[in-house]
Amino acid sequence: MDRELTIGEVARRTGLSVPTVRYYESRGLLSARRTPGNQRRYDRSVLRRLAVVTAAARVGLPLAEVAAAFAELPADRAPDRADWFRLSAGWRRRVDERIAELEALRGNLDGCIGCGCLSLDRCALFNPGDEATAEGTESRWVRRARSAAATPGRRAP
Amino acid sequence: MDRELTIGEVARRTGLSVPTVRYYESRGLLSARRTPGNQRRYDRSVLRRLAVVTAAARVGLPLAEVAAAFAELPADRAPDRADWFRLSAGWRRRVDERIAELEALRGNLDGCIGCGCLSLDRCALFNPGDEATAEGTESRWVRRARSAAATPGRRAP
DNA sequence: TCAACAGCTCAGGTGGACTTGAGGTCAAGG
DNA sequence: CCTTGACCTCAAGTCCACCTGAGCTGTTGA
Repeated sequence: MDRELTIGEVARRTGLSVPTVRYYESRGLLSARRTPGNQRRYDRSVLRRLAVVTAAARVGLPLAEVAAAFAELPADRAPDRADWFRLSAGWRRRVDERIAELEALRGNLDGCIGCGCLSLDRCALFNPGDEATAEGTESRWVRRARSAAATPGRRAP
Repeated sequence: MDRELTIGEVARRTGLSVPTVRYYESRGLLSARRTPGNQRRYDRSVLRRLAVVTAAARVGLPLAEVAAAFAELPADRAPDRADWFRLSAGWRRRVDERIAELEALRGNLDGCIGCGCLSLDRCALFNPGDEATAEGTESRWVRRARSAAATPGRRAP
C-alpha cells in the first residue's frame, strides 16, 4: 500500500520526462532510495515536491533557488506542516513580488499603456511610487527589476 | 524636444545592457532608425516597449512570444490605444494564467501543502477542479502545465 | 581638428535547463 | 532461463538569453 514509485511512474504522474527527474535529483531537488540493483525508488512525497518545483520553474524561479529553499526541508521524510511553513516564510515574498510584477504588466496591457501619457518617466504604473524622475534617472520600476538581479539572467553590469 | 535616444541612453534608462538592446532588436522586439553613420536612434516609445518586454521576460514569457505579440503593433510609430488593446486581447489570457499559477503556488506554500493530505491526486489545490483521479492518472494541474508546453523548455515528449 | 568616448559588426563564449545517445544492467512475465 | 522493457551512468548536444572581445567607425566638445 505504501508502494514505492519507480522513476518512470514518477515521470508519468508529474508530466516530467525521466531524464528531467534524474536531472532534478542531480541539482539537489530531491533524493531517492536505491534498490540492491541500483534503481531509484521514490516516496510518494516526491510528487508534491516536484509539483512545487515545476510550478516555481514555470514562473521563472531558478532551480538553484528552489533547491536552496528545499535544502531546509528534511530530505528523507515527507515534510510536515512546520517544514513547509518555514520554507514558505522565506519564499512567499518572492512569489508575491512576482505576482505584483505580473499584475503591473497586466495593468499596462489593459490600460495605462494605451492611455496617452507618452512619457515612461511620468507613468504611474511604470513608476508606482510616483517618484518624479529627472532626465537620465531610472524609473522605479526599472530599479526594482535590476535589484532583483539576484535572479540570474537579464542583468546589466 | 522630441529628441531621439542613442542606444546607450536607452540602455541606461531601461536598466538593460547595450548588447541586450541590440539582441532584442535582432529578435524582432524593436526597431531603430539609423543615422547616416549607421548608428541606432530610438524613439521614446521604445522605453515603454522595453519595459513591457522586461516585465514579460522576468515572469518567464519567452521572447519569441513577446515578439509575436508585438508583431501586430506598428514598428515605426508609437502604438496608440487601439494597437495596445489588440495586443492586450491576445495576451491577457496568458498573463492571467501565469498569475493563477503563481497564486496556486503561493497557496501551496501557505497552507494546503502542509495540511496533512498526503496524496497529490486528491489535493484540492494541486487538483483545482477536484476531479478525482484514479491510479496512474495525471492531476489536472499537471495537465495544465503540460498543455502550456507551447512555452518552450520543460516539456516531456 | 582631433582625442576620447560611444557605437558598429561579427564571431565566439557562458550558464541554465534539459535532451539524446551509447553502451550496459535489472526485473518481471512466459 | 530468457526475452523485453524499464533503468543505469556518462558524455555530448541543444536552445535560449544573453555577454565578451576584436577590430573598426561615428560623434562631440575642448
